[in-house]
Amino acid sequence: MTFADLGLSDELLKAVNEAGYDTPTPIQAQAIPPVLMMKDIIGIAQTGTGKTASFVLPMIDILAHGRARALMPRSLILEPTRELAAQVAENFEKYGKYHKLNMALLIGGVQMGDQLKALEKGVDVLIATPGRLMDLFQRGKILLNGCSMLVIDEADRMLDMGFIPDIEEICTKLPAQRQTLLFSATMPAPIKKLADRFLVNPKSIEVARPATASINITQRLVKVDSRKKRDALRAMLEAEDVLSAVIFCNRKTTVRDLNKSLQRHGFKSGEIHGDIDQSARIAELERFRAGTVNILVASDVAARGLDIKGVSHVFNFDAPWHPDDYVHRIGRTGRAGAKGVAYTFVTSEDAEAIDNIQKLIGQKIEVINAPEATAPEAKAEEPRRAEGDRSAERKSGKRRDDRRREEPRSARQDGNGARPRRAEPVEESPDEGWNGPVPEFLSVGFVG
DNA sequence: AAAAAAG
Repeated sequence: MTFADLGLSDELLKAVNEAGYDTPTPIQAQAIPPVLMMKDIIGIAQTGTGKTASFVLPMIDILAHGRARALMPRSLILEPTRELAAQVAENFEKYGKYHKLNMALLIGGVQMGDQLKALEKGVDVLIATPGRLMDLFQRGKILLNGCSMLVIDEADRMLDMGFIPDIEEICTKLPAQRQTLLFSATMPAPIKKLADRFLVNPKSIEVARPATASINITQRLVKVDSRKKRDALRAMLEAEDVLSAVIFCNRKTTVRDLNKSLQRHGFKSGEIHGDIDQSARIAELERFRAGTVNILVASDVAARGLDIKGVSHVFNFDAPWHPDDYVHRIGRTGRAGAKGVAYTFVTSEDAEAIDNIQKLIGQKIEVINAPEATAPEAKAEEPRRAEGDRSAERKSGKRRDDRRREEPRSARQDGNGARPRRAEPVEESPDEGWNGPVPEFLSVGFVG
């Protein structure tokens, strides 16, 4: 099966090939032909399955003929977050380079000027987050009655964020004669209801969750004392070959503090969360993409959909409360066939969250000890140095080697001598199923 | 428990 078998135009195939793709993913293979036949679609798929291209590609061909009129977009794509919307826009640019389609990205946090100009010129594709779209609509800057194609992406995420009433209102502004595509990772009742109300004879397409399917991601739970998370993180960042890492925290304040701390210790890190203004968020992502910083400390704003190549590690500095978020977070690594590692720090308080995660992914995750927690003897022989010393050393680029030389090799008989501070497996690997007894370290807490 | 999205 190749893209050429799906009924796409030659111009589009050329753009797809130049982007380096020849084989469609399952969701693309299943969705593209019916979308080209103008059918409504319910796609049950996560990000990372190639979902975006499964609607972007056929949309480009469908929109190839016809012309946009001022204030009357011909198609609309709704995304839950600004970053996802921007990413879909990038996809349109990449795959639409041999088509002359006009596009507008309507997201909050940026000036309206350019968005208004684009709308007045007339756009074929409108990519929007609900807030800014409603705002502009109420100001009379958009007419939606020429919009014959609608994509509701990440519908379950929209639900979580309270966007469903907005989506319903937007749907009623669109012409009844239209094609509607709805994508969602899960199908909770309110999303089913939405689909029943606004889609006509939809074809359902379901593909496996990437986290259960992805054997590219090595997952580990890292047992750590809640007061020593930062030490453990730094030790692991140094012991591993961290090309680039995304570090997730549950709170914006934690993101800020951790980023500051990492920078103080000489790491090249940046941060992204909802309190960072939009232009800075974009700049931060760009710095990360470009490799100016190789560590991105993030809230769940970055958990879903962000497609950044070469992320070798994901660290859950805090175990996510919602198991779905776990799946999304770790999906930032191991993308496009690459290998990735996902470490999740667990403290005695995280027992329930971990239990839920293991239930969701249907597997147990191997538990390892945080490097600091397992090496009290090494710590005694290698007293901590002053903060000033450490950052000075790091700046001169010598610290890592010094570290290794100083580390007493005799204390490590695990065959892991080259990487003395790498986290090591817990001796007893608990065999109970995920619905069996809670592993001891999670239920009793541990000293440290 | 938090974060996100309109300003």
